[in-house]
Amino acid sequence: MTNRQPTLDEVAQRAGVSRGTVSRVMNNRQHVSGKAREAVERAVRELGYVPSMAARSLASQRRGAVVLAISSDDSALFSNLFFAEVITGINDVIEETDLELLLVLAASERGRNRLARILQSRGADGVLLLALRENDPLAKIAESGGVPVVHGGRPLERAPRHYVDADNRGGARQAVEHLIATGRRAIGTITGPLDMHAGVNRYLGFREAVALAGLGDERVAHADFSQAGGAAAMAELLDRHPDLDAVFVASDAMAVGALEVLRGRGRTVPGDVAVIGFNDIVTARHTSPPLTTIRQPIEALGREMTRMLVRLINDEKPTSLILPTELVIRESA
Amino acid sequence: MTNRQPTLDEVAQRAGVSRGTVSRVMNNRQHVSGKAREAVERAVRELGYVPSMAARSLASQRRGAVVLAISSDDSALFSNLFFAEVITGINDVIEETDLELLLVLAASERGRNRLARILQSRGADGVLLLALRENDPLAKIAESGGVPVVHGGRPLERAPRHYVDADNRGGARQAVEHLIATGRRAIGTITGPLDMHAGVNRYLGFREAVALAGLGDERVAHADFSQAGGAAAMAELLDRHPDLDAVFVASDAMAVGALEVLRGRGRTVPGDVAVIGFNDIVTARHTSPPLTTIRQPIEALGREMTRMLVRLINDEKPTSLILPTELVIRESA
DNA sequence: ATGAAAGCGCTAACAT
DNA sequence: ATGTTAGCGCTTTCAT
Repeated sequence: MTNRQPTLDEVAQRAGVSRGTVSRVMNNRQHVSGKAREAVERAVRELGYVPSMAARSLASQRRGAVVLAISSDDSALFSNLFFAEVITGINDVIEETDLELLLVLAASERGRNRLARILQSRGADGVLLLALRENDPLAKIAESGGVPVVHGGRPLERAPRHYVDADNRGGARQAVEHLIATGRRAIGTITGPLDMHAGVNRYLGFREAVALAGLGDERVAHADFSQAGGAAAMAELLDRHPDLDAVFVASDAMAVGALEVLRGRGRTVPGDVAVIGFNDIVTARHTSPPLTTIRQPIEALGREMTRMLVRLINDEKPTSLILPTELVIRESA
Repeated sequence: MTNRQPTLDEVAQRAGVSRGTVSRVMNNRQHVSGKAREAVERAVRELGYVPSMAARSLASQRRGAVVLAISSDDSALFSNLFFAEVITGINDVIEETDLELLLVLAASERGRNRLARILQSRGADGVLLLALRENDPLAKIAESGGVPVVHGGRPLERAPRHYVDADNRGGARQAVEHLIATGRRAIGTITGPLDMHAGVNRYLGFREAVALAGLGDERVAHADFSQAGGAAAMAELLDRHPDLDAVFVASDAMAVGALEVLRGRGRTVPGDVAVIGFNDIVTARHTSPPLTTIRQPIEALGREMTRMLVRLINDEKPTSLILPTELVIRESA
């Protein structure tokens, strides 16, 4: 059980070659003859040799690991399937590359310090950051680690150097175009917070689409992505624009609130008012009626973030990415 | 930026002591005089010294990390807030102990091999396993790593050596007792699969509670924890026992299906039939009526699993744990 | 209580 | 193409 693992030297001896050669084989280097390579591979197999990560990273000065840092109390991120999906995507790429994935929940001061320490101790070759809010201190900490950083989603102000994001604007446009295509004309929107990138861009997408169709863009209420906020905004919208026949709601959570208000006011959905959300949270399937919404390519987001990070670690120069969204038609629009 | 980190030797020099002493201080060892300790601590602070994990693990033969391995395609685990909560609990303890957390999705053959390699290369000091299904190959792989393993939840057959589980049986009993306390007498149950530990034990809890109250336990239908299964079982139950005035459903997903059938058959909830679920998934808040259910202490589960693992790593002999559940009263019962 | 010295198992630079 | 030689930065005996 606790049989000491064989070392590289033992493999070298068994294969009848030098340690240098074994090392070269283990790292797929060139300058190794076919027979030498074979001999080593056999020895490795026979001995069940697995290189020691610790020794390897000490000697090579790289860790063979990346860290995924999360400001976790952000429940929008953590709930739903978001996290599961993004992790799945990340894992796909991690598996291909033989890196390890370190998970750090860095919501608290303490967690942030941990991240800082890990980076300072060269505990990781790169950092993956998810859906940071405005001025999240994590960004600076990650940046100061001296290793590449890739953001999933982007803060409003300055776009990070390397990010992957969903096409919020395009998704919003897509949603409104669907509304238009199904005959709606008095289209309103409930926006998210306009100090968030997603909030702003979904609003811009709405405006773009109505403008393109020659419709008015005056039916607007602002909220905060929450269900309660969505309900309040829906009430406001209905009061100010009784003619409303469709509403693009910038998050599913808000849409749930909107649906409640609509029902309370005796408006049928989608009969009187069509409703379309954004995110495709699980709940969207279970509202009544089931919510038509815009789905983000979350697994792809994880995958592309990680690919980008791997490229950066290998000193390539990848470019930031925006991933397309998808319209999921259910019954509310 | 890429200023080389100071080494232990530099700290020693600056503090005017030997490397041995610095090492002892860094690891909170005794046999260090007050002044020596202080001098070292000052030097550490001034130099911003952070020990190299790689060197440390190479020299000490331990990794300073534990791995959380997941058979991820199990969506029951990954959806809801389960994952978020259990991770939060794990992270709490990890933070206290200065371990690192490695995440390995080991659903595929490839993922499993990765786990095996990590363990063989002494890449982790312990393994956390979550909610494995029957005969999951992960159990053996983890076991063969030569490091301690802690299970969250337990397989039906042989209980693992070290596990933390929720009190499925007690939770079920609690649910049924609530039904009884609110005046129900013709109580049925929709069980989960009886080849799963949770399935069996929730059923046992039901039987215990009705027996204790002198009620019959004949109103039973079996399903598979899924929404569709729950719907079918509800229909069956209603057909066979029209007198039913309450039902304990062994999972919220099934309860959602049951609620639909009840509505379809014109039975009001909780008027005609009270319904109580198990798990407290997010959706439970949004069914109509909102679902009364049994909540598992998921964050505590993560916390206790990790505590147990840490103890095992330190060669202590912790005992397995069963954590109490909580009744969440909403409107369906 | 502290210092000195010998590795931990690998990679990388330099020879050959 | 392969062998040789230093380390990588720490922990850990063993002395003292």
